[in-house]
Amino acid sequence: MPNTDSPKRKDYKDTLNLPQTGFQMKANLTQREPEMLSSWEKNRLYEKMQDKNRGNRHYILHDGPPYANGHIHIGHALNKILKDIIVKFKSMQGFYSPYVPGWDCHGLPIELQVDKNLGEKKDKVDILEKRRLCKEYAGKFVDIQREEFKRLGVFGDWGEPYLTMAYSYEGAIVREFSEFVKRGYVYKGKKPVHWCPSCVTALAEAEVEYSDKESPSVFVKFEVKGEELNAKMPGLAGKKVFFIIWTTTPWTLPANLALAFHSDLTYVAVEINDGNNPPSPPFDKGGMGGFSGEVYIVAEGRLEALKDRIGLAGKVIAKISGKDLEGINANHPFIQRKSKTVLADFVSLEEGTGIVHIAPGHGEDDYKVGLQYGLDIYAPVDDKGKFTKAVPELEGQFVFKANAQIIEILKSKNALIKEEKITHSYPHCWRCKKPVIFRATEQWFISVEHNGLRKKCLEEIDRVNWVPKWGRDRIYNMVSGRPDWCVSRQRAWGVPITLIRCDECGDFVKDEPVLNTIIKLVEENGADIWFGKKAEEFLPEGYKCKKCGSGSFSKEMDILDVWFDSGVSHAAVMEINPRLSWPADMYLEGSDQHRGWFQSSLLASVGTRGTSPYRTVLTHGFVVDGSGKKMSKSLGNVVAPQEIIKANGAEILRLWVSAEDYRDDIRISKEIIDRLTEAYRKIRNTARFLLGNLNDFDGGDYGNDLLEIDRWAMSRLQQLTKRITASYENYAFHEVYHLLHNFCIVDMSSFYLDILKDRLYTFRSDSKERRAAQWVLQNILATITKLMSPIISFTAEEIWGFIKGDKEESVFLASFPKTDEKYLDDALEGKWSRMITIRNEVNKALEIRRQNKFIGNSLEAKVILYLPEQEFNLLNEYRDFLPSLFIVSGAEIRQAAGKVESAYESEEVKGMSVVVERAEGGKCERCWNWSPAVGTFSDAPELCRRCYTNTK
RNA sequence: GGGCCUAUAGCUCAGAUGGUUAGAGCGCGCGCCUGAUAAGCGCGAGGUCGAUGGUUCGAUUCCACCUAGGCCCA
Repeated sequence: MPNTDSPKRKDYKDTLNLPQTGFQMKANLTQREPEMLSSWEKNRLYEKMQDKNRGNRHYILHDGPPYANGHIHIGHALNKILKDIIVKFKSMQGFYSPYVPGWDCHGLPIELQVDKNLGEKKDKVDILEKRRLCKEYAGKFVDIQREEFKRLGVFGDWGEPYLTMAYSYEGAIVREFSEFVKRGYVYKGKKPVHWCPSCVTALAEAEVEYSDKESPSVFVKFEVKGEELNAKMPGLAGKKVFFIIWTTTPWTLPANLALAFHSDLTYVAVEINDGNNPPSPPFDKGGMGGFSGEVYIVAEGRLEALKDRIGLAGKVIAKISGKDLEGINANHPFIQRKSKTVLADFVSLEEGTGIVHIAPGHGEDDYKVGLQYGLDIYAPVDDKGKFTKAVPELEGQFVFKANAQIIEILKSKNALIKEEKITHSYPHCWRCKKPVIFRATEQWFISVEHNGLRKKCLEEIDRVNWVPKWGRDRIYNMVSGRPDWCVSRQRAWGVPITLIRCDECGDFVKDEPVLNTIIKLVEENGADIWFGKKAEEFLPEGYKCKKCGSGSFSKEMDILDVWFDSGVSHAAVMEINPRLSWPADMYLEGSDQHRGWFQSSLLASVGTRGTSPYRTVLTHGFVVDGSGKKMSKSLGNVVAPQEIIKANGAEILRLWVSAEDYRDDIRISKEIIDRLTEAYRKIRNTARFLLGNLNDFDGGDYGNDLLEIDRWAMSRLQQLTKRITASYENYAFHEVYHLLHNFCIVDMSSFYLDILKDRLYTFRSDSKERRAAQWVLQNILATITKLMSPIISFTAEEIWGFIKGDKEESVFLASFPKTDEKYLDDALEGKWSRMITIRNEVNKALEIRRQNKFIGNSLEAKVILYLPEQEFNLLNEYRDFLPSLFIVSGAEIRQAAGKVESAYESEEVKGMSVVVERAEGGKCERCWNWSPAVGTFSDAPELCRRCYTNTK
């Protein structure tokens, strides 16, 4: 045996063609990524990608604007990376696919933050100054987020994004709103909002905080004529019948216009008959069943609870289904007015009587029911929370104080069954900490019924491609049931509702020339101009109201809902920006946007253009923690993208985005990131091995010199290309990830490349066989680099830089690979798949002998395969190749004929068995194969015949 | 409470118009190699397919209900 320590050994190593590359095994992403980013920027790569495809078919992915407040979180990263993957893929396919990112800049959260920063001064600064501060604040976060997005490797027009606070954009908002006005969609109506009577202002949900409050809790009788009910509930004629309701806001009773029932509940009429204890008026405060002889209607399911609560006791004399109670008139307990009976889904058996008092001007549910039944949105309460003259007996009283008097009135009318106090969670104003009320105020609306808008939207929804499919059902149901769009906000930071009102008759100026003048002024000067000029300055000299002839006007001072801002981006950006076109091929946002941007954009576009602004809408789920729980500060399970970038690099984040099936919620955890980091290394190392073995490739075309295994590899590569392309096209990026990863591991690393090492290392460097292998490797490398580039862009570009020969300056300027049908060979793959099965069985046999210490390296072995006819015939074609296939020094095949002594019997291949022996001869010091020829060459006794020839 | 959705090995994903021992890769365990070396190769162990009912000769796959979770409403 040759001495392994002899200097000869080293000499022979030098005669091998071992891999060599400057492409580092260690990715060092956190350092390399920023370098790559600046090199891309310096070389104007994004611009070159646009230039390359200009004039080609467009593929426009229109960016939904994130809110310009705070740093980006993991959900932003997910969203932007998904978009980037699509844009890069489409660009490499030759589509002209510019990506213009945007930001949503107006709105309450920014204004609140600015108020907070102003502290005491917030009520003193004038509106223009506050708007300036808001603009500055939003601008700051646009810059911060822009850098954070760029850091993810997302390509786009970062230097020219769209901002909803830009003059041109603000002008577009006004133009689009005016368009709605011109087309008659816009009306002024009433809607209840949170209102602070102390601060005299409307509050947004974000400005309301909940804390405990003590309120009266009253059970109230609404009389209904027995005759009204007799047809449905026989036996009630001639009796005194009442619906019983429960409320904790007696002050809303003057605004009661209806009583709501649930259509699926059963209601009972209870005749109070404990004549022994007739609770005599005046009212018994301790709680009582009621007045003997009277009949009370409540939900059957509340009967037991009400027995305890108000001592309701008596005989059930009739039953009725809630749905049959619709459309009856009850009497208001103390106002000369009818209260209609209606049906509503929110009625429940959790509290009260199963009958709900409805005041459409004082509650959200009440309001919706009111709209549905055409009730007045009635709220006889002023800005300061005092009753107006519409309720003469309470005029001027503050609502919470009026509770007591209302209770007295109820008592005096015999309309009260029970009164007590309860403590419950109630909304309070975050500024003054006092309880707020719900009060209908004048608001601007866009009608969804006008011009058949809702119907058209529903039709458009069916023309859009929703990915995943269920997105269609989700938005369809929402649009079907949504109320008119309330577009006004009583705030400072936003685009004003640029309408001018006649002081005399209250009519609004809708003259097109006037509207157009305003649009132009805003386009040129921004929305601030509305606040800096008087109403008259927007009107022609001597303008008179078209309706009443008055010459005195005021500006509307509400601002527009920010959803209107972003909803018109199709007009403000896609239509106007010369880089883009309309409609968009894709909108891509989280699933919450079915209610948000997808819907506001649809309404905004269908209302004025008649069609949807998008062809395909793709939604992704939300990022949750490793156990599927949502992230929250209180749970402490928030994962910040910045931290992953710092620890692992943006590339790992990108790989994570691709690996997860975003149609569901997507999880992130340390383990998930660890697994992906491993996967990343595998892909990287595969590329590194390919690069190392291509180090001396001459770039020639050796396509005609391929061995069969090389053709197999080429076929697998086409298969991979085909499948990955299909997966990208179906937006199934997790399939791309799995296909790529599996290809690297299964087809390449553990099979093809492992087998190829012998040829690459030991053959003459310029031999046809070795060059053929290199030619295949070159193909594989270039192809997989392009295939991976939309996802792991940094690494793909880094690999690209090491690839030799004629090539584009960036992988992103290369074309996405196309399947080369010439190399697709299903028959060949089928054959090789059977050979791989046999190889796996040989591996099992070798492993047994390895565990016994009979062999170590498989080259120490010779295998003898006993095979059934089919397998024998198959392998017989490859006799000389078998040692390479199994990576052993010798392989024989024989026809199976019964049991073979001391052989491994395959379960997988029936009738196959394998005998493992020591290889014959000695170990060649150069190629490590064992051969009887070793020792036969006097001038090189350490070598086998092949190495002897190859080194001559 | 309502609308939409999800639930397959520790992790990420496949899968079956309902039909033999439910797959892959990673991770894990055991080993080999030391010429992809903070790499590479081999073998192995891991799953009552969320729970319960129903339809069926047969369900993880279809239906119902439940549980857990997510988004949007209330």
